[in-house]
Amino acid sequence: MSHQTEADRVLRSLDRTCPEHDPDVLRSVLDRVGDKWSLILIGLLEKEPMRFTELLRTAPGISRRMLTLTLRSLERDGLVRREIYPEVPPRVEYEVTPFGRTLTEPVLVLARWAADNQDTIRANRHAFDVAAGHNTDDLD
Amino acid sequence: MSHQTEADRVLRSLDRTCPEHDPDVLRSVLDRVGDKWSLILIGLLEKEPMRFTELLRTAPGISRRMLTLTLRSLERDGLVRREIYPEVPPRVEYEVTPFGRTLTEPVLVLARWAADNQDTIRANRHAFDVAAGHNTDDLD
DNA sequence: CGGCATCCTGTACGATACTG
DNA sequence: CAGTATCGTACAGGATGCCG
Repeated sequence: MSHQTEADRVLRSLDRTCPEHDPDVLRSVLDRVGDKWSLILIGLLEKEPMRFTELLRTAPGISRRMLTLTLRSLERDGLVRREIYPEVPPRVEYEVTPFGRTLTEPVLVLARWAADNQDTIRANRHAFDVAAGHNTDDLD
Repeated sequence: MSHQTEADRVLRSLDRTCPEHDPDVLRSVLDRVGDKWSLILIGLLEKEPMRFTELLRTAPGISRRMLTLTLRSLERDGLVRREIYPEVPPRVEYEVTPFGRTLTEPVLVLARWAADNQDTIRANRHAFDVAAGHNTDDLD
């Protein structure tokens, strides 16, 4: 019987060699896109290039500071490109790079899951909260 | 010319009705899976049910506190189920629910992207840092 | 063993004022 | 317009101890 467990252990360690099950790889992508604004900005820019202030207005609630920081880090990773037009009122446009666009599909898959299941999650949470909250006054 | 822009504006607002481009929906899924441990735990549990201490050992670097909190919130959302075996040494097992398994595919898509592109990102970062760091002493 | 309560730190993020 | 610099806060998350 414990041989069974032993076999499982081997199988699992093999499985671990598959990159998409490697916790570290998973962490790295989450560190990249798991922050508050990166995916929002990519989502907006994926449709069309936009200027700094335009993004500031379009992204609901972002601060100038976070817009700057997030754009810089996206640019650093090569997901977004910064285009400077040396005009009298300075103009800067941001656009998603081809590499950045490769991120779009995976993100859309996740977003679609979210869209499809947000109701279920809300219901589950409510049920859980009810069950936990008042096992004090619902009997009889 | 500005008519073109006007048309774009309309198209964009239509696009906005598509749930996977709605920033709010995007945020909700990130709030759910964007934290440090949720996807790791689901990844582990998706292979086989595990006990609390087992998870503590298997997930690299998680603290008891975060394991408890993360498992609770996953349970609350119906992604993970908690099974209690009333034995002499208390035993509790966690398993991914069918609903939780629907998350697996989207996550794997993202994980695969991460695995495929981590080298590119590393290279991009390095290039960016070099370019930014020393435009001080590399001319001539 | 499983897990909550407490304390503490790092940091992500926002608000605001200033610059080119 | 497109940022940078500075400050303050809220919260994620780690360490630890106690308890059933």
